[in-house]
Amino acid sequence: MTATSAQGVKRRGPYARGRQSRELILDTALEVIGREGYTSVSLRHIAAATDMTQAGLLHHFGTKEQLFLAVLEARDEANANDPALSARLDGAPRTVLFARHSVTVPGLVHLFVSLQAAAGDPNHPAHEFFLRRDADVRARVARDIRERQSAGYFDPDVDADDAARMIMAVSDGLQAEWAIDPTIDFVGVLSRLWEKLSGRPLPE
Amino acid sequence: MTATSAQGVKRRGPYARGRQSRELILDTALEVIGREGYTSVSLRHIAAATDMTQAGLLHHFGTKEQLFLAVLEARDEANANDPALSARLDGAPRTVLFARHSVTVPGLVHLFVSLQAAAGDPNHPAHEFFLRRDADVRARVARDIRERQSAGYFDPDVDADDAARMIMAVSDGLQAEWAIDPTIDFVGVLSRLWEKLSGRPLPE
DNA sequence: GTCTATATTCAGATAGAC
DNA sequence: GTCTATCTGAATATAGAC
Repeated sequence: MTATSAQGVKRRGPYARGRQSRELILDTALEVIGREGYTSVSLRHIAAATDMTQAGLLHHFGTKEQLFLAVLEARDEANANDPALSARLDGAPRTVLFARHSVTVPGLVHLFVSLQAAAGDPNHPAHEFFLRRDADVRARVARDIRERQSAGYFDPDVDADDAARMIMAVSDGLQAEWAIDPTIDFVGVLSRLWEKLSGRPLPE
Repeated sequence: MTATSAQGVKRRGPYARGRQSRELILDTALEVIGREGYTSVSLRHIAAATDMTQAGLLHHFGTKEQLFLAVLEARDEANANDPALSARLDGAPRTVLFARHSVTVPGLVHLFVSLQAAAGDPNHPAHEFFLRRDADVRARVARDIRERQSAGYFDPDVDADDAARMIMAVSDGLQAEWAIDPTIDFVGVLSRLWEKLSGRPLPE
């Protein structure tokens, strides 16, 4: 049976297969990174794990770097639509939920940290991505803080933009450290910073 | 005239020249990284900038990764002995002084972030280095906080180890973000976190 | 301690058949 | 859309002369 869209338009031919391959490649790439580490991964390794060839991969993503970036983008998109990661004003913030989730996906933190480091080069395709992403995330965290301030769940005297910066920086830094030493309590430290800034205990 | 040690033992022959070369290589490597970015730097580029050959570089450092690591180690050592970076209990903490200094050295933050990301691979030579370094830095920051708590310059109710973790994480995260977007106020955010945790304003 | 020259390895990318 | 086959390039590392 072939997949059809909600409008009943047939989705086979080129597209059905292409999308399926793309997703398989992205998932496999992440898995291989988790197994071998970011730097030692080559297109050939990923190709082998997907039962495809290196040329086949590049057909979909153009370059290796764009492939890796696509993995991160796909993750962001999936997380944005994941109801398990949506936060309530009186509960743990999204950042904490997100952290709790990240550490369960092998390779994800490694990939994030490595791409973020590589993005320091203005010519790297991830450069623009991180510039935009950081601005987006920061704005969302700041907005969340303001909503909590209005609702009485966050110290109203704290500068929301400043606090958002700190939360983000701690999250980024802890990921780099956690990738080296997974015994670090990534989620715990992040939660305690949030409590310190908000002046309120977090539930759970 | 040849250099002699304090004991009058002659320091020429192999050593004088070797040390000089090592230092030149380390300085130049950092400079080239600042100019070209970490990933695009090869031994040949550094060799060209030092008026040596790639084989000459490897004679001193064995591998490229060990060379890069040596740059960081040399920096740490130089900073440890730099009186301009020694903090007073009633002044800005070492972490802030260090941050203020780091952003003035082109390439240093790039190198740090890149090596830290690569250290996520347990086989990378920087892996052990960062494990040890993080423990050392954390212990030192925690000790500094305790001293300030005793002297009345830091909220005595704050857990010093926990606060040290947060300071370090913010510093690491901000460096990664600053490498991508140097308009970020690295020093400012770090200082404000310190003020928030200590419950006291920082001078200057 | 430094060089020249070379070995080795391996990567990403491309052309064209199926 | 995927494969086979190949190109091209670059990098690290090594051997051995000076």
